[in-house]
Amino acid sequence: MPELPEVETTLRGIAPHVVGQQISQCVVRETRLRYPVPPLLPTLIVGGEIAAIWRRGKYLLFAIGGGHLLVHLGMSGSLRIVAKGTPPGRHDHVDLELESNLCLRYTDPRRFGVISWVEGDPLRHSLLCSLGPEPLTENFSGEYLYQLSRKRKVPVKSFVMNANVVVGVGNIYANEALFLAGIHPLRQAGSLSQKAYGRLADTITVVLAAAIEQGGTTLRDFVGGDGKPGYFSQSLNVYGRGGQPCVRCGRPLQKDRLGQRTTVYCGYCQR
DNA sequence: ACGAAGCCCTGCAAGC
DNA sequence: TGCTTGCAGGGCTTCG
Repeated sequence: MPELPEVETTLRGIAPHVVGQQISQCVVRETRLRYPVPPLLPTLIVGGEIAAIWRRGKYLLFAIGGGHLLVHLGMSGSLRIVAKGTPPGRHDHVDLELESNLCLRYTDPRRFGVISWVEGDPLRHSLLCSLGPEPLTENFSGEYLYQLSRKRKVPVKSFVMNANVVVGVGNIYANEALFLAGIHPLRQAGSLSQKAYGRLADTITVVLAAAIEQGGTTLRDFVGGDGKPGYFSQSLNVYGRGGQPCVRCGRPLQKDRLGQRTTVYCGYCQR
Protein backbone atom coordinates (compact mmCIF):
# COMPACT_ATOMS: atom_id res chain seq x y z
CA MET A 1 0.00 0.00 0.00
CA PRO A 2 2.39 2.67 -1.08
CA GLU A 3 1.40 6.06 0.18
CA LEU A 4 3.24 9.25 -0.63
CA PRO A 5 6.07 8.65 1.85
CA GLU A 6 6.81 5.31 0.28
CA VAL A 7 6.75 6.74 -3.22
CA GLU A 8 9.16 9.47 -2.14
CA THR A 9 11.37 6.87 -0.47
CA THR A 10 11.32 4.78 -3.62
CA LEU A 11 12.36 7.81 -5.62
CA ARG A 12 15.28 8.54 -3.32
CA GLY A 13 16.28 4.91 -3.20
CA ILE A 14 16.44 4.24 -6.90
CA ALA A 15 17.58 7.64 -8.17
CA PRO A 16 21.32 7.13 -7.53
CA HIS A 17 21.24 3.91 -9.53
CA VAL A 18 19.24 5.03 -12.52
CA VAL A 19 19.75 8.75 -13.15
CA GLY A 20 22.23 9.23 -15.97
CA GLN A 21 21.91 5.62 -17.05
CA GLN A 22 21.06 4.55 -20.54
CA ILE A 23 18.30 1.96 -20.98
CA SER A 24 19.67 -1.04 -22.81
CA GLN A 25 16.55 -3.15 -22.80
CA CYS A 26 12.91 -2.99 -21.74
CA VAL A 27 11.07 -6.23 -21.01
CA VAL A 28 7.29 -6.16 -20.57
CA ARG A 29 5.92 -9.49 -19.33
CA GLU A 30 2.45 -8.32 -18.38
CA THR A 31 0.62 -5.41 -20.00
CA ARG A 32 -2.61 -5.62 -18.00
CA LEU A 33 -2.18 -2.92 -15.36
CA ARG A 34 -4.70 -0.16 -14.56
CA TYR A 35 -4.21 0.84 -18.19
CA PRO A 36 -2.50 -1.34 -20.77
CA VAL A 37 1.24 -0.81 -20.89
CA PRO A 38 1.90 0.85 -24.27
CA PRO A 39 3.01 -1.80 -26.76
CA LEU A 40 5.57 0.60 -28.19
CA LEU A 41 7.13 1.39 -24.82
CA PRO A 42 10.39 -0.50 -25.48
CA THR A 43 10.76 1.22 -28.84
CA LEU A 44 10.24 4.58 -27.18
CA ILE A 45 12.75 4.27 -24.36
CA VAL A 46 15.45 1.75 -25.30
CA GLY A 47 18.65 3.62 -26.08
CA GLY A 48 17.43 6.66 -24.19
CA GLU A 49 19.00 8.06 -21.05
CA ILE A 50 17.13 8.59 -17.79
CA ALA A 51 18.00 12.26 -17.35
CA ALA A 52 16.06 12.77 -14.12
CA ILE A 53 13.40 11.32 -11.85
CA TRP A 54 10.80 13.30 -10.04
CA ARG A 55 7.48 12.87 -8.31
CA ARG A 56 4.05 14.46 -8.63
CA GLY A 57 1.65 13.19 -6.00
CA LYS A 58 2.08 9.43 -6.01
CA TYR A 59 3.20 9.40 -9.64
CA LEU A 60 6.85 8.91 -10.48
CA LEU A 61 8.20 10.52 -13.65
CA PHE A 62 11.32 9.40 -15.47
CA ALA A 63 12.56 11.99 -17.95
CA ILE A 64 13.74 10.12 -21.05
CA GLY A 65 14.40 11.94 -24.30
CA GLY A 66 11.46 14.16 -25.17
CA GLY A 67 9.00 12.42 -22.88
CA HIS A 68 8.43 10.84 -19.51
CA LEU A 69 7.85 7.35 -18.28
CA LEU A 70 4.91 7.63 -15.89
CA VAL A 71 4.77 5.12 -13.05
CA HIS A 72 2.19 4.68 -10.29
CA LEU A 73 2.59 1.93 -7.71
CA GLY A 74 -1.12 1.49 -7.09
CA MET A 75 -1.89 -0.62 -4.06
CA SER A 76 0.77 -3.25 -4.22
CA GLY A 77 3.40 -2.02 -6.63
CA SER A 78 7.11 -1.56 -6.03
CA LEU A 79 10.21 -0.57 -7.95
CA ARG A 80 13.42 -2.33 -7.00
CA ILE A 81 16.98 -2.40 -8.23
CA VAL A 82 18.09 -5.95 -8.97
CA ALA A 83 21.15 -7.44 -10.62
CA LYS A 84 20.75 -8.00 -14.33
CA GLY A 85 19.76 -11.61 -14.94
CA THR A 86 17.84 -12.01 -11.66
CA PRO A 87 15.03 -14.46 -12.51
CA PRO A 88 11.64 -12.74 -12.52
CA GLY A 89 8.88 -13.75 -10.11
CA ARG A 90 5.25 -14.15 -11.02
CA HIS A 91 4.40 -10.49 -10.48
CA ASP A 92 7.53 -8.90 -11.92
CA HIS A 93 5.80 -7.25 -14.85
CA VAL A 94 8.34 -4.83 -16.32
CA ASP A 95 12.15 -4.61 -16.33
CA LEU A 96 14.27 -1.67 -17.42
CA GLU A 97 17.77 -2.99 -17.97
CA LEU A 98 20.44 -0.36 -17.57
CA GLU A 99 23.87 -0.01 -19.11
CA SER A 100 25.33 -0.83 -15.71
CA ASN A 101 24.88 -4.35 -14.39
CA LEU A 102 21.58 -3.34 -12.82
CA CYS A 103 17.93 -3.63 -13.68
CA LEU A 104 14.99 -1.53 -12.49
CA ARG A 105 12.17 -3.99 -11.84
CA TYR A 106 8.48 -3.18 -11.47
CA THR A 107 6.47 -5.63 -9.37
CA ASP A 108 2.74 -5.40 -8.74
CA PRO A 109 0.65 -8.40 -7.64
CA ARG A 110 -2.71 -6.61 -7.78
CA ARG A 111 -1.94 -4.72 -10.96
CA PHE A 112 -3.58 -1.49 -9.79
CA GLY A 113 -0.51 0.44 -10.84
CA VAL A 114 0.33 2.37 -13.99
CA ILE A 115 3.21 2.29 -16.44
CA SER A 116 2.65 4.70 -19.25
CA TRP A 117 4.37 7.12 -21.55
CA VAL A 118 3.82 10.87 -21.83
CA GLU A 119 5.17 12.89 -24.70
CA GLY A 120 6.02 16.52 -23.95
CA ASP A 121 5.01 18.27 -20.74
CA PRO A 122 3.85 15.54 -18.35
CA LEU A 123 1.92 17.95 -16.14
CA ARG A 124 -0.53 18.40 -18.98
CA HIS A 125 -1.31 14.69 -18.97
CA SER A 126 -4.90 13.95 -17.98
CA LEU A 127 -3.79 11.98 -14.92
CA LEU A 128 -1.71 14.87 -13.60
CA CYS A 129 -3.28 18.07 -14.85
CA SER A 130 -5.92 18.46 -12.16
CA LEU A 131 -3.97 17.31 -9.12
CA GLY A 132 -4.00 19.48 -6.02
CA PRO A 133 -0.90 20.94 -4.35
CA GLU A 134 1.89 18.90 -2.81
CA PRO A 135 1.28 18.68 0.94
CA LEU A 136 4.91 19.41 1.82
CA THR A 137 5.10 22.68 -0.06
CA GLU A 138 3.98 26.16 0.89
CA ASN A 139 1.13 25.94 -1.62
CA PHE A 140 -0.60 23.73 0.92
CA SER A 141 -2.06 25.37 4.02
CA GLY A 142 -5.04 25.48 6.33
CA GLU A 143 -6.19 28.62 4.58
CA TYR A 144 -6.15 26.77 1.26
CA LEU A 145 -8.19 23.86 2.64
CA TYR A 146 -10.61 26.22 4.32
CA GLN A 147 -11.31 28.24 1.18
CA LEU A 148 -11.66 25.18 -1.04
CA SER A 149 -13.99 23.38 1.37
CA ARG A 150 -16.67 26.06 1.60
CA LYS A 151 -20.11 24.62 0.77
CA ARG A 152 -18.65 21.14 0.36
CA LYS A 153 -20.76 18.50 2.04
CA VAL A 154 -18.48 15.48 1.71
CA PRO A 155 -17.01 14.09 4.91
CA VAL A 156 -13.77 15.89 5.68
CA LYS A 157 -11.87 12.60 5.44
CA SER A 158 -13.05 12.08 1.85
CA PHE A 159 -12.21 15.71 1.14
CA VAL A 160 -8.57 15.44 2.13
CA MET A 161 -8.19 12.08 0.41
CA ASN A 162 -9.30 13.64 -2.88
CA ALA A 163 -6.15 14.06 -4.99
CA ASN A 164 -7.69 17.09 -6.66
CA VAL A 165 -7.73 18.78 -3.24
CA VAL A 166 -4.28 17.72 -2.07
CA VAL A 167 -2.13 14.85 -3.31
CA GLY A 168 -0.65 12.04 -1.30
CA VAL A 169 -3.05 11.73 1.61
CA GLY A 170 -4.07 8.09 1.57
CA ASN A 171 -6.29 6.25 3.98
CA ILE A 172 -3.69 5.57 6.65
CA TYR A 173 -2.49 9.15 6.91
CA ALA A 174 -5.97 10.65 6.61
CA ASN A 175 -7.02 8.65 9.66
CA GLU A 176 -3.89 9.59 11.57
CA ALA A 177 -3.94 13.29 10.69
CA LEU A 178 -7.61 13.66 11.65
CA PHE A 179 -6.96 11.98 14.99
CA LEU A 180 -4.01 14.23 15.76
CA ALA A 181 -6.04 17.29 14.77
CA GLY A 182 -9.00 16.18 16.91
CA ILE A 183 -11.39 16.31 13.99
CA HIS A 184 -14.21 13.81 13.46
CA PRO A 185 -13.76 12.17 10.01
CA LEU A 186 -17.47 12.32 9.18
CA ARG A 187 -17.80 16.08 9.68
CA GLN A 188 -18.93 17.85 6.53
CA ALA A 189 -15.89 19.50 4.96
CA GLY A 190 -17.68 22.83 4.66
CA SER A 191 -18.56 22.92 8.37
CA LEU A 192 -15.00 23.13 9.67
CA SER A 193 -13.53 26.42 10.85
CA GLN A 194 -10.40 28.01 9.51
CA LYS A 195 -8.72 27.20 12.80
CA ALA A 196 -9.61 23.52 12.46
CA TYR A 197 -8.17 23.42 8.95
CA GLY A 198 -5.05 25.07 10.27
CA ARG A 199 -4.61 22.17 12.68
CA LEU A 200 -5.44 19.62 9.99
CA ALA A 201 -2.97 21.03 7.47
CA ASP A 202 -0.32 20.96 10.19
CA THR A 203 -0.97 17.36 11.19
CA ILE A 204 -1.06 16.19 7.55
CA THR A 205 2.31 17.82 6.99
CA VAL A 206 3.82 16.46 10.19
CA VAL A 207 2.57 12.91 9.67
CA LEU A 208 3.77 12.73 6.07
CA ALA A 209 7.14 14.29 6.83
CA ALA A 210 7.70 11.91 9.74
CA ALA A 211 6.78 8.93 7.58
CA ILE A 212 9.21 10.00 4.86
CA GLU A 213 11.89 10.39 7.50
CA GLN A 214 11.21 6.89 8.75
CA GLY A 215 10.87 5.38 5.29
CA GLY A 216 14.21 6.89 4.50
CA THR A 217 15.87 4.95 7.25
CA THR A 218 13.97 1.70 6.75
CA LEU A 219 14.30 1.59 3.00
CA ARG A 220 17.79 2.93 2.58
CA ASP A 221 19.07 -0.10 0.73
CA PHE A 222 17.27 -0.46 -2.56
CA VAL A 223 19.75 -2.94 -3.92
CA GLY A 224 18.98 -6.33 -2.51
CA GLY A 225 16.99 -5.95 0.69
CA ASP A 226 13.43 -7.04 1.10
CA GLY A 227 11.63 -3.83 0.21
CA LYS A 228 9.27 -3.95 3.14
CA PRO A 229 7.53 -0.60 3.60
CA GLY A 230 8.70 1.42 6.53
CA TYR A 231 5.51 3.01 7.70
CA PHE A 232 4.17 -0.09 9.38
CA SER A 233 6.84 0.18 12.01
CA GLN A 234 5.96 3.74 12.89
CA SER A 235 3.55 4.25 15.74
CA LEU A 236 0.05 4.54 14.38
CA ASN A 237 -2.52 6.00 16.74
CA VAL A 238 -5.71 4.81 15.07
CA TYR A 239 -5.14 2.97 11.79
CA GLY A 240 -5.64 -0.75 12.29
CA ARG A 241 -6.64 -0.19 15.93
CA GLY A 242 -10.44 -0.31 15.74
CA GLY A 243 -11.93 -1.42 19.08
CA GLN A 244 -8.66 -0.83 20.92
CA PRO A 245 -8.34 1.96 23.46
CA CYS A 246 -7.71 5.51 22.30
CA VAL A 247 -4.16 6.48 23.23
CA ARG A 248 -5.45 9.80 24.50
CA CYS A 249 -8.60 9.00 26.48
CA GLY A 250 -8.69 5.21 26.72
CA ARG A 251 -12.15 4.82 25.25
CA PRO A 252 -12.50 2.20 22.49
CA LEU A 253 -11.79 3.48 18.97
CA GLN A 254 -14.68 3.29 16.53
CA LYS A 255 -14.40 1.67 13.12
CA ASP A 256 -16.68 2.64 10.24
CA ARG A 257 -16.77 2.28 6.49
CA LEU A 258 -16.65 5.62 4.70
CA GLY A 259 -16.95 5.14 1.00
CA GLN A 260 -15.02 1.91 0.56
CA ARG A 261 -12.43 2.84 3.13
CA THR A 262 -11.98 1.74 6.69
CA THR A 263 -12.19 4.72 9.00
CA VAL A 264 -10.96 4.55 12.57
CA TYR A 265 -11.41 7.36 15.06
CA CYS A 266 -12.14 8.26 18.63
CA GLY A 267 -15.72 9.48 18.97
CA TYR A 268 -14.75 11.36 22.11
CA CYS A 269 -11.47 13.05 21.17
CA GLN A 270 -12.50 13.83 17.59
CA ARG A 271 -15.36 16.30 17.20
C1' DA B 1 -20.32 20.94 -10.04
C1' DC B 2 -20.85 17.82 -6.68
C1' DG B 3 -21.20 13.40 -4.38
C1' DA B 4 -21.99 8.42 -4.04
C1' DA B 5 -21.15 4.04 -5.81
C1' DG B 6 -18.75 0.69 -8.82
C1' DC B 7 -14.83 -1.40 -10.62
C1' DC B 8 -10.15 -3.16 -11.32
C1' DC B 9 -7.02 -7.25 -8.84
C1' DT B 10 -4.60 -10.77 -5.78
C1' DG B 11 -3.02 -12.22 -1.22
C1' DC B 12 -4.18 -13.14 3.11
C1' DA B 13 -7.02 -14.34 7.13
C1' DA B 14 -11.00 -16.11 9.07
C1' DG B 15 -14.77 -19.32 9.10
C1' DC B 16 -16.95 -23.69 8.12
C1' DT C 1 -6.93 -30.00 5.89
C1' DG C 2 -9.11 -27.65 2.22
C1' DC C 3 -12.51 -25.02 0.56
C1' DT C 4 -15.18 -20.51 0.45
C1' DT C 5 -15.86 -15.88 1.78
C1' DG C 6 -14.60 -11.31 2.97
C1' DC C 7 -11.47 -7.71 3.30
C1' DA C 8 -7.60 -4.67 2.02
C1' DG C 9 -7.69 -0.14 -1.01
C1' DG C 10 -5.90 4.22 -4.98
C1' DG C 11 -8.09 6.36 -8.12
C1' DC C 12 -10.56 6.52 -12.27
C1' DT C 13 -15.24 5.98 -14.28
C1' DT C 14 -20.08 6.06 -14.22
C1' DC C 15 -24.35 7.47 -12.62
C1' DG C 16 -27.69 10.41 -10.20
